[in-house]
Amino acid sequence: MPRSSEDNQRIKDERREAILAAATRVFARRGLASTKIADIAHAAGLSHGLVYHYFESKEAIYVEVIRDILHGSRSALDECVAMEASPFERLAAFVRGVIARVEESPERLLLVLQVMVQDECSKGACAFFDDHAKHLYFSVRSLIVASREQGLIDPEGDPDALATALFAMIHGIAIGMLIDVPVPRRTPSVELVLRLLGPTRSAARSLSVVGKKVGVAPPEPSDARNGRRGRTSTAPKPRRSRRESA
Amino acid sequence: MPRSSEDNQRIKDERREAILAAATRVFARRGLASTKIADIAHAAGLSHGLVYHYFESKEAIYVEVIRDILHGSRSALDECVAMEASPFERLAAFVRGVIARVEESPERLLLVLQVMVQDECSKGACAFFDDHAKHLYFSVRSLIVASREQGLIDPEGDPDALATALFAMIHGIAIGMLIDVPVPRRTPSVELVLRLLGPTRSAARSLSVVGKKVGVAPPEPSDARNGRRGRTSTAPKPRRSRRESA
DNA sequence: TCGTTGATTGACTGGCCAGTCAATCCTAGG
DNA sequence: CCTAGGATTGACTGGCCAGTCAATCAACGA
Repeated sequence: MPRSSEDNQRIKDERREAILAAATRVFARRGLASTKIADIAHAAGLSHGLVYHYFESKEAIYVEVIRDILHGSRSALDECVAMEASPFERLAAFVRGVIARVEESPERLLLVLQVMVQDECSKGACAFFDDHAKHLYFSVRSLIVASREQGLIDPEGDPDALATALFAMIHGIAIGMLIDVPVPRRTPSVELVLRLLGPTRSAARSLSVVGKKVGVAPPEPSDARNGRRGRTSTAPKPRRSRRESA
Repeated sequence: MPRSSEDNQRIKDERREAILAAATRVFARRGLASTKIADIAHAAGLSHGLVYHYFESKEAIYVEVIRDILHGSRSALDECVAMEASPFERLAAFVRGVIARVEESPERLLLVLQVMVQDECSKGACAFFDDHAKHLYFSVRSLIVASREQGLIDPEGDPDALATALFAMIHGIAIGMLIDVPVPRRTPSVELVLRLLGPTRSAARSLSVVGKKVGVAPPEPSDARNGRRGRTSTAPKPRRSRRESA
């Protein structure tokens, strides 16, 4: 066979990545329907015909993009949940991580929101979508419950209302980042977001102490107060992490 | 001329309204591009050809829908701003009103968000869009500043960060309402949303006292603590309120 | 140098959909 | 009952775009 054959593969992978990255940007802004294959091809720097050398169809790209995003965010969440720290601190780490990732590329979350809002989940995507959403929701919810049990946050708040509010806030932040209107924007800080939960003074203070970055969880496992946390869902195959998708 | 001629006009108006209402629902879910005229026609209960009897084009419907939504929300905001109450209470009234309207029809806000996210503001819509966004933003911001000056909220918070956070929260709530995933959802209460601003205990308490509904401002003017409050913005023309759009 | 084989291009096709329009259906007024 | 004129329909057209494919390019091994 011609071509160096093994870095041939590498080139092919890079092309795929480039197409997926370009597609993420374009899909997030324009949605599936009004994104033309030619737009993606142009953004990725190749001719539209070539796109079909790498992907089955426009929908296939869409699904793969979404799947990568979901996989990435699930990993990040799981990392936070497994941290050695109080539930409130773990929540904080989660929020901090999400905001960091959203700042890096708000398109990813926006794309997910778009899919969630459409009535007909784009075919295949649907299958793992609900599953992912439940995992995310219940992980956060149980951190909230645990925080409350340990007196780290306002004992009055309903966990579902708090979780809903927290996600709403995060989603809103992502949208705000992509909105282009001539008003001063300042991305809300983690502390501000966590005000929603009504943290006690000491819990709030603890934030400045614990790991500043997602994923810098202290070394050891098994945390005494680590309540219910069994992943309810099918395992995500440990696919290579597309781009910086985590 | 045949037809009773004057309720002929009424029928025509009703049809228009019906089309606009149907279009709002469909556009919000699917976006401009993947909404077919036939979808709107079907949702409004008429044939697709007839839609063109009432509107120039699909884009014309889109623009009119958006304009009505913006007009409605501006009126509602201006009502709150003009209330006789402390700035914090007026903010609360605004938030309460928005949540009420979003609960009634989340599609409206979602549609606005969609437009804001798209790079190319849909032609004509663009003209009044930025203007509206600025009006909304700066009205809320000045209520925040006034609240701070009067010691009703945390004096530390940056007004831009707080305003950004408040809008993010509201946007997120609207999205949450349209998302259909199998997790328990509880719409966050006004009090929860306002936690973001860090209200003083007394300010928070004042919420249960003042007008529960947007626009039911207490009768009389001039309130001792009613500091600076000049409306910064252009007057809203009192156009007929398309549907329940306010 | 040539042959092989995958990468790449862009003209082309088929289907879908916005928008048109001739034909038909009402309803009121005469 | 008849007529006028707007309301309504749906077959039709033109354009756009997803997806195909024959032709060309390029690089490696022999």
